[in-house]
Amino acid sequence: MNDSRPIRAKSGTNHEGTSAHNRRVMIDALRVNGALSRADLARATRLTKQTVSNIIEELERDGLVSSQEAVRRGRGQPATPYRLVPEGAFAIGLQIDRHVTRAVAVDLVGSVLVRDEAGLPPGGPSNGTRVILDLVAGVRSKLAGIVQQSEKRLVGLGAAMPGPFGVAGSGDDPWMMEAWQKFPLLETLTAGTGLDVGLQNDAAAAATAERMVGAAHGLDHAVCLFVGYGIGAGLILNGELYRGTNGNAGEIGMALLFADGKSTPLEHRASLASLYQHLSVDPADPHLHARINDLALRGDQSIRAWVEAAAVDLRWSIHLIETLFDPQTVILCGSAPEALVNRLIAAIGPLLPSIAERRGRTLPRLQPGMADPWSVALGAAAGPISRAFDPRFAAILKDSIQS
Amino acid sequence: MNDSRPIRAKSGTNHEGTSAHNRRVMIDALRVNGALSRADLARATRLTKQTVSNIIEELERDGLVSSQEAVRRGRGQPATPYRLVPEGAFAIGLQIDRHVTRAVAVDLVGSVLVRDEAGLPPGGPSNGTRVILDLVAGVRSKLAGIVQQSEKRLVGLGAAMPGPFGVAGSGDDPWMMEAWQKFPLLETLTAGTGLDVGLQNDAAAAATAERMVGAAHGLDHAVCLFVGYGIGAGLILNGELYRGTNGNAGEIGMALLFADGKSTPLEHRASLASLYQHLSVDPADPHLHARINDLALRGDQSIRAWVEAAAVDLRWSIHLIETLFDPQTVILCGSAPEALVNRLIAAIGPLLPSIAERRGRTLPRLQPGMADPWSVALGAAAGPISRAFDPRFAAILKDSIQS
DNA sequence: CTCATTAAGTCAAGTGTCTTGACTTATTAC
DNA sequence: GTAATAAGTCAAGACACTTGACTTAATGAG
Repeated sequence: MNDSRPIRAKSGTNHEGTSAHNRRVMIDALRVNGALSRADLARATRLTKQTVSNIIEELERDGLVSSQEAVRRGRGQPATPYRLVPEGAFAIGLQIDRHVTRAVAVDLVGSVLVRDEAGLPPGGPSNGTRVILDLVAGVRSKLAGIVQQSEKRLVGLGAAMPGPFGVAGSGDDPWMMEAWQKFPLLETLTAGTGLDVGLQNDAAAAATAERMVGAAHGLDHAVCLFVGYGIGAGLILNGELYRGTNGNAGEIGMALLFADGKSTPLEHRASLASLYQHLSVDPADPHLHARINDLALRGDQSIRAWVEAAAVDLRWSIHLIETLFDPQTVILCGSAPEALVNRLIAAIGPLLPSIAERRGRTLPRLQPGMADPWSVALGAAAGPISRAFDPRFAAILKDSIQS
Repeated sequence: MNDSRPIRAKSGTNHEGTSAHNRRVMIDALRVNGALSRADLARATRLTKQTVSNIIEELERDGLVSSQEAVRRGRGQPATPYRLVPEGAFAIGLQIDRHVTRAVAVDLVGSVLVRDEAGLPPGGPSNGTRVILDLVAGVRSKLAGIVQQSEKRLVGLGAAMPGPFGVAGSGDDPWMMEAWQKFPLLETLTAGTGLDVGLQNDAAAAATAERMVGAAHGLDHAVCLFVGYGIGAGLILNGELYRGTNGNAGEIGMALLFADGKSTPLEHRASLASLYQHLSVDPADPHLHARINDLALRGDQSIRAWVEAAAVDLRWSIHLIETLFDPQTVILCGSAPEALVNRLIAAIGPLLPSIAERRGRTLPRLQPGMADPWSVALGAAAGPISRAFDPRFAAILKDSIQS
């Protein structure tokens, strides 16, 4: 018997946990399958027709689902399909990048309703906090101008920025990302907005976005390889984003490659940072994105050389991800110019042989994801939506059932 | 509305799911904390005293927990602690290795009660199935001779063998492991024993063992790096073994290393197979384990050379695991001779800098695990125990609540 | 020594959520 | 036209957790 040592145990559950889970399962089923009748839902979730009816009625009252016109499907009474109501909930997503910050407002089904961005002044959090809070406030009020009652249906604010979190940095940090990573961002945003705030790294945000509206939609095991200024992996395992002990799972950019007798982090070889260095350009140039897209389109020789080299490392990364995570698919996404991503994908194939090569595959081993500068902000916003509405273990437990 | 396309949805839950979860939570709390009173359990699980009382009463009736003598802890009525009853449940674990098969019977708390092994004749499953079924039957009847009613309390048979599963092999396969991996082992064992059968790879089994009785006890995020004939990683993520889409997650042995301009699987450089090749010994020699232990103890030069080289690759592997999974700790275990493991651990340190280096760590980044030839069989047996008694998401859902 | 205080645990009634089985409604197939 | 089929509702029932008062048994202050 231990006297003073804290007792560690998982939380129990009760009726409310059951109910909360079943509500989430309904919403998830509608999200994945589009529109379903109560009878469809009952069969799919293994609940009774009556239970489904009660829950759907409640969700309809809450404005989260609505009925469509009845459809005849052979004998029997026609079915009344229900679908998610996009305006049923909203979330704000915030991306904090090196020299820019972006915010979006998205709805329950992941449509971006408002987007706005602002330059981040040098100096890290001390100068940037004001800009960010203003940006968020602006997006929020624009959302309120578009839809009624948006504030009441706002489930939270999701923030995304490059990881890793809580780790001493490498030193070369012209954009003060390290300062941001150590800054009490959650507390500041919570205090400044009054919203429920979540934080994830940009690769995780990209994965969350892909799961809500992209190539990972409806998948339970998928990994997003995110090529941005750095490189990271967003992990969808068992249908949930996996964060690890300290929210740093998937930081593949710090994986070490051995070449020429010394070890180099993947990040130094396959990332936009490495491209900028290869091209000797100024990463702070606001037109860089467009210029690189142009160069990639034109088949610039210097870009081609970098693409060839990076493709070797990305091919290895994909093989490693397949080997360690055994996902249904790997998604290549990033905040890179689209033409560059296309060249990369072309250069990566064919993939290395791996355990992912098996008979009966239906999904490609590698799929392109969103290559949109706004996808990280979208994923950041998808975080709160997912936390509020997706079925997950933690949502059943007693200590997580909130109003 | 989709007409014929199958509807994908997660399963709902009901009272039985709630109850099943709460029972598991109690058992888990007792397993992690040793012995707890009802009031302790109520506080830890956030359930009411009454609910805990009811569940404990039921578990006591089922023979899974029992009360100990009341202890006085200051004012108030003395608390009556409850503990797990080891004889409350049993499981059989089966390890299928290249030239040997081992079986154990373990109880609810992971004590090995019976162990037995047999040589596996060449020829793969066609010749080996009989041997395995006889071995299991023998262990089962010995267990029945030691404890009363063991058959009624047998929750299942767990099998473990080298992975990966369902993948075309490399070709050089003198022990027909590939034939085993393709063989319908689950069906054969189910038919031959009448038990509920599970299958995992040996690294996963080692991780399951470490979680039940070893260095990962009570941890929710841990990775076991398992060095055996091959090398693999067993992943404990969010308190559960992670299997991936096809049960092949963690097969780190197939990760590629680049050296001398060509790529080599980790397995070819840091595994007993590579040691055997380095020493030019016959892997089928039954005394090999003892001989290598001897050589390692004596500081044999050839062994030292291999250890030095393997340590470099293992150091890299640990760094990679920390980078991708962000675990609380990494556990080095394996079916290697103890003296060899000790030499390896000594040679691996100090670890490479990684995101795992952070202020406030309480656990070592690397811990030694069990280095016992029986640990894989133990972990195989721990699988069914865990499936039957540990809290997990799937156990709450309606389609998984069995008698 | 006495008694207020504290804490463990029980009792019995209450509540919330899912289940059951019969019933109604609406359509198709023969 | 009628039987078969399927969606969906109604009302009662079952199950498991919760509530609040109560009992039991110890400590510690006066």
